Amino acid sequence: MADNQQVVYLGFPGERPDDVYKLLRLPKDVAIADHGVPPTLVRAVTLMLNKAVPLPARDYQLRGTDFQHRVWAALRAIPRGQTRTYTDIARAIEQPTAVRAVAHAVATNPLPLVVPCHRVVPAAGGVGQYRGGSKLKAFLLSREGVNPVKYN
DNA sequence: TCCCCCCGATTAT
DNA sequence: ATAATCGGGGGGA
Repeated sequence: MADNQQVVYLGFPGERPDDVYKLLRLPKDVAIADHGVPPTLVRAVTLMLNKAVPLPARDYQLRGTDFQHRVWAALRAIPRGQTRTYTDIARAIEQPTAVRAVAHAVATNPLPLVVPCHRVVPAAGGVGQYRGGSKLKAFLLSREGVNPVKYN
């Protein structure tokens, strides 16, 4: 069981265990261990964060509802360095009026950067909000070469 | 620009 | 079963 562990969640600085339980819908009787993560996984994640090396599919698992999976799949189709609006994503999953629900699904993405939720921006301009802070979202976008994002 | 109301999925009560 | 929430959007004042 130790040789095939998968990443299920990537948090942001300052996040609390409560947040993790909510986002993953974990039963309260499930314990979270902060140790014992295989070094190979740590290395793979580090490579992704620092060098934009994609995390191998076998190294992570997305947990969520059908709707969330559809939204997240649409996010993963966004090429590095590009952005889409929440409306774009809604259209992509063929539920053009579910913009608000899309935003909610994007907001609950358990694997930021693996699933590039930072590439979804408001149609009105700006970077929009981000679990890790708008500032971080702006940084991630600029790191990908996305042009000077306006206000926010 | 600001305000207000709508939107759909999910969670809370 | 109903209310509240949420990383948005569009129209009107």
